[in-house]
Amino acid sequence: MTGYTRAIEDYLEAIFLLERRQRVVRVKDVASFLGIKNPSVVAALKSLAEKDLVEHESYGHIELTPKGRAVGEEIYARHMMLFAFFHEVLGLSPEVAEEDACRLEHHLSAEARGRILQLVEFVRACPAGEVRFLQHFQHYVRTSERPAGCSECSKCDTEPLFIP
Amino acid sequence: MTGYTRAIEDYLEAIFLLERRQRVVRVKDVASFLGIKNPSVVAALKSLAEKDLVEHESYGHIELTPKGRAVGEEIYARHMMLFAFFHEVLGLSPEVAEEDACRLEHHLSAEARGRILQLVEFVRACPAGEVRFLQHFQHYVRTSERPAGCSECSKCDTEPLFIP
DNA sequence: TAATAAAGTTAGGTTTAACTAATTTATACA
DNA sequence: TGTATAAATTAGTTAAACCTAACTTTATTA
Repeated sequence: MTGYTRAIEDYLEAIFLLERRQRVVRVKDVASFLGIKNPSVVAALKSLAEKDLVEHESYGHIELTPKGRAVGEEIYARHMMLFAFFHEVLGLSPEVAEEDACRLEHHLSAEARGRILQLVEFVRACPAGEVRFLQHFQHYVRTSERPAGCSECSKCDTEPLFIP
Repeated sequence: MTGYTRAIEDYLEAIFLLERRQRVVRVKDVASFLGIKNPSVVAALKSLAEKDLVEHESYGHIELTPKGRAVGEEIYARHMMLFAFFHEVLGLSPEVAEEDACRLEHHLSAEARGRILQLVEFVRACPAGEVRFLQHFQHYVRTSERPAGCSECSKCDTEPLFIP
């Protein structure tokens, strides 16, 4: 939660991404990126400029202020983290992972973001334990069956799952 | 995605929950449950009735239609699943898990919901592999350090993480 | 340089979802 | 039974975000 609406976060993320892909950002770029029409972008830019998030002179190009860039970058970082979670941890296709990241990037608490980030980092770091975990989980996703040798497992009561 | 707006999903979930907690559901119950005012609920009920999701006669009680109940139940099921994920798997406090579940229940794709459900089921089923995983993950959450004996791990290239 | 095309803007409208203030209906009890 | 209170409703407002249609500015190029 940045304190801004979902739409504002989307505009700032879009401009942030466009700024690093091309020298200047124009109204039509933002419109086509977000799949909306030019007049909607123009109206939004007016409101974003009043909030000191972008600079935009009529018929000119669009630039993020430092404040706006910070928000855009933050949303994009959330997006990448969620994409990694959906794709690398849950094993969803890049297309689906992308869409879910796009929608969820606006709605997670700081605590949830922190934990998901740790989960991605932990899985990426790849210690002995969770390579096995991911392999077992993937097997379960594919077959709905637990891996061999599981039924005699007796470790279920070793530790409560809740972390205070 | 049920095809309804976030607000509609929230109304139906609220009425669904209230219906099973008390014999009759009234405007004020929905209003206080959702933290909004009576006139907002009255206006919403009109629109919900037009969509054949609730029945409501003036000054009377509120009932879900079968169609509305199906949606309300579906959203509540998503809520419980997400709560389990945030609380039991990620180890977030019940309060934070509740709030995140509340916001996210509207925004996940069917694919993501399916995978998260499988993850919760898999962790609950508790085969040998991921008890260790959860213990290791909790240790990592607490200390930012991988468990002992991890650095000589050589299993990282056993299998790609992406499931087609 | 003048005409045309592309991009941007303005004006005005729609939908969703909330609100307050004022009014009406239902209920409870003196 | 009549009146006070609680609940529900109506009317009117606001704000966010989008839209189309019409117009203006900028850029291209014949």
